[in-house]
This record gives sequence, C-alpha cells and structure tokens, in this order.
Amino acid sequence: MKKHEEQFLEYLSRKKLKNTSQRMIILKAFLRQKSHLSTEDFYLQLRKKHPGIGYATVHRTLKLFSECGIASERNFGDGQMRFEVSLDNEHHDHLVCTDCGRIIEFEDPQIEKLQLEIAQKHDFVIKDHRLELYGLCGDCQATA
Amino acid sequence: MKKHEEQFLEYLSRKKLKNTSQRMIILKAFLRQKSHLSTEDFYLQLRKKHPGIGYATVHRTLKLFSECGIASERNFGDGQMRFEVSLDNEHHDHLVCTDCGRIIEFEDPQIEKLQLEIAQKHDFVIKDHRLELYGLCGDCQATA
DNA sequence: CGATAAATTGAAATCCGTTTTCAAAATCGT
DNA sequence: ACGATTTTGAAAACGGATTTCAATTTATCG
Repeated sequence: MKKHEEQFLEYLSRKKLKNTSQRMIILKAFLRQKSHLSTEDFYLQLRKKHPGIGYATVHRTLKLFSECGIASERNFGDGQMRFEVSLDNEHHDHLVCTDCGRIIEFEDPQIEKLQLEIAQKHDFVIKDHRLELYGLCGDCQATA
Repeated sequence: MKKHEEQFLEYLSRKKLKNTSQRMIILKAFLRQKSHLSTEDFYLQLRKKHPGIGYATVHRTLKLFSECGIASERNFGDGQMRFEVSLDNEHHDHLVCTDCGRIIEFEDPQIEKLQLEIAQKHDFVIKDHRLELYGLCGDCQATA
C-alpha cells in the first residue's frame, strides 16, 4: 500500500505541485477508508479529526487522487460523486443494495471477456466500463 | 408502438391526472426521438416546434413517462439526466464513445446470466442493472 | 538562512442541472 | 357551464460540484 503514497508524491513533483500537510492528511484518511464515500461524507468524516480542512481542499485533493490514478471516481446515479481507492489495475464492479445502501465489489473475468467481444463487434476500443447491479441484499430481503 | 401511448393514458386516468395538449405533444415528440437525449436537449429540440412549452413541463412530463414505465432514466455520469423509450421488457446496455458521444445499444444474454450468478453468490436479488462500456468508436479511433 | 516566486488554502461565491413554488389557465365530472 | 382540481410556465430555490480571491504556505535559490 506504500505504492499509492509514492505514486501521489511522484505525481506532485512531476506536475510541480506542492506537498502540503493537508494533502498528506487527506491522503492518509483516504487510503484508510474502505467504503465508497461521497466527497461530502468523506469531508464530514475527516472534519472530526481535522476541523481546519475545508471542503474545497478535500474536493480538490480527491480530484488529484483521481488524476494521478490512486483513486477512481464512481457515480451511482444518486447525484453524489464517490471515490474509491483503485487497487492496482484490477477493475471491479459493484453490487448495490437499494435498500440499505450496502455496496459489494466483485469482478468477473468472463464478463470482461464478453465485453471485449461486444466492443469488437461494434468496432469500439474500450477504455473503461461500469457495471452496477442494483437489488436487495440478504438482510434487506428478509425485512422487506 | 401504440402501446406506449395507451400505457401513458391509462396511467393518467389511474392516477387521476389530466390529459393536456402539452403532455400529448411531449409524448409524441418523445416517442419519435431515437437517441438518448438529455432533458435539456430534448427541450431545446421541442422548443423549435412548440415554443410555448416550458422546461418545467417537459421535465415533469418526462418524469411521468418514467413513472408509468414508457421511459427509462439513464445517467452516463456527465451530470445530465437522459431518457430513452423503454422497449418492452428487454433491458439493454450501452456503448458510449467518449470522443463524439455516440451511443450504441446492445444486449447480451450471456452477460445477464453471469450477473444473476454473481448476485446469487452474494445472496442478492437483482432488481436492475447498468452496464456501460466507454471507449472510442471506429471513426474516432481514426481521427485520434 | 531569508527572500521571492509560485502554489495552496478556506470561506464564500458561482455555476449548472434539477426540482419546486405560485398565481393564472386549462381540464374533467357533473 | 360550473366548480373543484390539476397543470402550466416563469422564476425562484435547491444541491452538489467547482471556482474565486486574498491570505498563507511551500519550494527554490542565492
């Protein structure tokens, strides 16, 4: 996991950006968090420990993470942008419970392969994809 | 294609809503359009022929379409909501060219099947899904 | 170590698409 | 045609993302 930090620092110097205490704090907090937090939620979380850091800075820094490749932006269609730590180059997809909001990650090489075939058939070169399955998780099926 | 119109009219009476000329105009224009237009674009398009109809009405009517099942909302993560005519119960997915914005629809029963298996494995019941492949279409690969 | 240029910060303002408000107009049932 | 109810369009409000700007911090270099 050191890799992410290095990658970020390298990106900063490559772009002649400055290494600030805020950026480091946000980076550490970001790497520590597991779930797919919206900018807002992440900010609120962070503010508990670091009340001085403003929303704008959090927002800008998350964008930086995304630019340098250590974060991916997600959009589950609820109007909130979400960020997650990108683990190496493995793409993964999401299973979202529409009731409790739980998000489970998965990946399926077979589906990926089929996607490539579809792209070929339409003469597309795929750069990225998103696959989200919406439904009810076990718990929520029970209470429904 | 008469079905959509009937379905909408039925929905209106079921909900004790009124059948207005605006709604009929919007319905016809909506069914005629092929692509995945954003509310904004659809409104601009419509305004050429019907300058009297306001954005709010278009927006509300598209929502109605969505509620009664003749339209589906799409969100390709560009911050604009898009609506498309829902053809019967067949779900389809999208291939989006990130350069020119072209959108191609496809469906793949194999992928659907794999999705169900994944859901089962995680004890989910799937209600819906979205799969979008982003890349460059043939034309844009050439000019890139 | 300073001095200086350049980048960053936080608060507030702005942006931009969506959604709501409200008074006037249209619709439907009788 | 009447009256209750819904709908309409313009404009305002909303919500989240993004930008602005003056003050502060950082990196670099003598």
